[in-house]
Amino acid sequence: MSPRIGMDKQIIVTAAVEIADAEGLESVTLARVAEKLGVRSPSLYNHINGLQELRMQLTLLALNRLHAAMAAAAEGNPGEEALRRISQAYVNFARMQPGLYEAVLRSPDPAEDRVGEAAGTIVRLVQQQMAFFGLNGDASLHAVRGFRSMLHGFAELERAGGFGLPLDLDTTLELMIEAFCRGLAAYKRT
Amino acid sequence: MSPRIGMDKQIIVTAAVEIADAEGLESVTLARVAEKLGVRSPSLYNHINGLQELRMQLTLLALNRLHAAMAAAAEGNPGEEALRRISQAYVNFARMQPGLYEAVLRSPDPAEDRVGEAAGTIVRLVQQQMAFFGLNGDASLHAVRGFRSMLHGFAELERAGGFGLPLDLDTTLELMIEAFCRGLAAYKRT
DNA sequence: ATCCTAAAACTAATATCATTAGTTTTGGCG
DNA sequence: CGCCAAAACTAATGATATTAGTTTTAGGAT
Repeated sequence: MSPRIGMDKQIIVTAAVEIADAEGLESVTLARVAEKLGVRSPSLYNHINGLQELRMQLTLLALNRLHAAMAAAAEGNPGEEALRRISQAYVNFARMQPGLYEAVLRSPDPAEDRVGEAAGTIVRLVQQQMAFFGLNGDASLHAVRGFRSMLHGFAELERAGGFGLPLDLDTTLELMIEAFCRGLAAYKRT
Repeated sequence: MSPRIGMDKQIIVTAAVEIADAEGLESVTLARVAEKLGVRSPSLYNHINGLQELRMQLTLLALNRLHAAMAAAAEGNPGEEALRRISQAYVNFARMQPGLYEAVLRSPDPAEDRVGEAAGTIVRLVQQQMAFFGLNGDASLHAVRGFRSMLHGFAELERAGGFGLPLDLDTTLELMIEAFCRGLAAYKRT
């Protein structure tokens, strides 16, 4: 029932992640993955339904790992310290796995349920932290959106080489987080 | 000296922008542009040096138009009001020209001089505004980076459908800008 | 032990790209 | 009116994804 074992969807996705992190998400092609695994590209179709599904798997994996990293960082640190650690975890993830991070916002179909669910767990994680700042309901959702915008923008600009000048990036991040936390009071009116 | 006039680099780039905005940056292929212009794709090589150069032109055009929109918004409105208007102009640009906006951070070579120059004009524009908040030198650069991160993250999340829930996006943006302005004081220590 | 079968690999083929080489067309200038 | 260079074209090559159809093989059944 299982000729030539060893190959399955997970192994394919793992190879794709390695290629993405080493060469960029654009370099993740079925041909490249097949080469890395020592098979011909049509063989991959026995385990995964084409490039679209592979890219969807990358997005879901990215969201899950990102959530795990953020959740671990939030553990036992309420309030501003949690936001600092979550931010650090977020940016570290993007730095350590730049190709996988790219996949976060580049799924073949952003409207798919599985993507929304995975993203939702991240939103709720951050939303819980906002409660420590006295934000609830719509206000906390707006705050989460602001927080995500800030972190994603920073991560993406850093990844894409958008910060040209030789000025310490960690300092930029720390100051941005501090400014955001100070400004959080602005959301209370909502 | 000019058989079959009418075609030149600018016309090609314009067609590419229309395709990008209507179908996404990924749909900008030489084949698609040639089809839109009613020629065969090799003909484009008489005017532009391949897909790479076309994509570079898109990035440069995007940066220039973005800068123009931001500069117009800053006109005659110093301080926080300027930041609000600049933010609005930035996000509007990304909304009106989503495909072109995508090109801002997806040049074939982010390290190229022309990209750095175009991005630099935007940085300096925002940096001037930071002076009204009493920020100079490194502090103002960190602040500009934070501002860009915020705006790019918001624009990108909105474009890619990253904001799932049905909660007003303009409100999210307004609150985020207000929070950032309030938090700007945090940069003064630097 | 051998056989059978279904999974998993393969080859072959089609279609879409980018790109290069070489050919043809054409419009303005002498 | 013909020349010629620019700009279009066709043809060809080499990636890529994907489908169809064939071969291989591992492990359970006999």
